[in-house]
Amino acid sequence: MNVQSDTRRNMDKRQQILEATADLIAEQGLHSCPMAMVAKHACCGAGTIYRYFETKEELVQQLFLHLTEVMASHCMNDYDESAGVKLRFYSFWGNFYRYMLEKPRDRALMEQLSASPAISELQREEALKPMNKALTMLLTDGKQQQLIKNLPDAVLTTMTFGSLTMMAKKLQLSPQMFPQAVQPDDLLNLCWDAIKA
Amino acid sequence: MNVQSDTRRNMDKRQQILEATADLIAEQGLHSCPMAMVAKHACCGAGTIYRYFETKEELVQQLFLHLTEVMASHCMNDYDESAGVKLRFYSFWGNFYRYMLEKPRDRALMEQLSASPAISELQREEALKPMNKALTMLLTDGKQQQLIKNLPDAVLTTMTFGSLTMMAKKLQLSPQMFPQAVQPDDLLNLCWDAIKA
DNA sequence: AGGAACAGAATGAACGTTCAGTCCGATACA
DNA sequence: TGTATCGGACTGAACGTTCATTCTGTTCCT
Repeated sequence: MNVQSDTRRNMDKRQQILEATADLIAEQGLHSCPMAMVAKHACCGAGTIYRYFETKEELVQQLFLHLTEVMASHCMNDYDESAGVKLRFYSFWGNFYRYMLEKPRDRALMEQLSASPAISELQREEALKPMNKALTMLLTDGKQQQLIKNLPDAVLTTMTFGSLTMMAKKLQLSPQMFPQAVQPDDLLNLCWDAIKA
Repeated sequence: MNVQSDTRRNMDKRQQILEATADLIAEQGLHSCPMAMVAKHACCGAGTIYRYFETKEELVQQLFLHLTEVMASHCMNDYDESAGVKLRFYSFWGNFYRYMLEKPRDRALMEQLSASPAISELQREEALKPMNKALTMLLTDGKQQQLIKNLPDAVLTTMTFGSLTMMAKKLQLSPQMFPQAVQPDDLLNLCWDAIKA
């Protein structure tokens, strides 16, 4: 058997372990996710996990990396770098918000991992760099065309990210707070009004 | 000795335990805060904690209640219910944001407890009701005067809360992301532009 | 057969909680 | 006043549990 299919086979089991960990952490948090239960959900023995990850900490870090990659790819779905500033803004953050809404597990997981000391702030920054690259171009264009407030990129991005993340969280955890349906476009308008010049 | 001073004596030690727990959770998270270390920081024996709190879970819940009370009182500092809509908005959220900035421990603590399964979503909602009451009045007035977008209160509040919270977090954890000073008023303007009609 | 992948019992560390004992101020009694 | 007794706040070693990790025997593939 060649190297590639060995890798693939390994990936499958590795992926199962990552998925199991993701489910458990998203549901109850890191501390309610013992390795024995990860093994059970991944349909393998506890020892097998250690063939793919050196420690639980590394498992969690790899999971975080995987998660940010998936998130970034969702955000960039159908993203047209040559489109207008406003359109790009709506596309990127619309993708982001829809992803958070449609994958409650990933949203909860992101929340748990964002507050976990198993992942350093440096790792978090590194993981988000790809996303930030697209955003930087978008914001630079916007400022040049005087469509967007002249504030640091990090401020504009952080505030938008924070508001949409919090909205998705509340919608999932306390839906009764929102008796009327909430239109995603209303939220994007709100974010755009916030940053527009 | 009368009842009141007995209560006070108890409060002091109880308070010490709450403070110690707050420090430890804010620094490293719930799971790095063993009762033995809480006891050490509170200068008491491990058993003593159980004279004031039935379980660790109850200790954490009481801490959360205490924290939300402190936060609410900061937000309502010098708050003039009869002032104009915009002024009230800036006053409330300015208070909130300054509190988050000036008390990094409380901000980190709020983040940890907001992601902890030790506290139910119901408890979280209950704790924030006092704050929401003032905000509801403010937003109702604003909508009547057509100063504020006609969206559900929960949406307007959640988005503002989310963006300011995330900003305070990033400023504390990744200050190098913000080489230039960030003016609180810029952030409040951004939030106001978001929700204004 | 031989070796890699695997499962799950075994191990030891860390934790929340308990409890037998200590300490100390208050009270009763002389 | 001086002494004995009490009660409850307090302590920290000990207990049982849970967990991450390791170890050992088994299975599967070539």
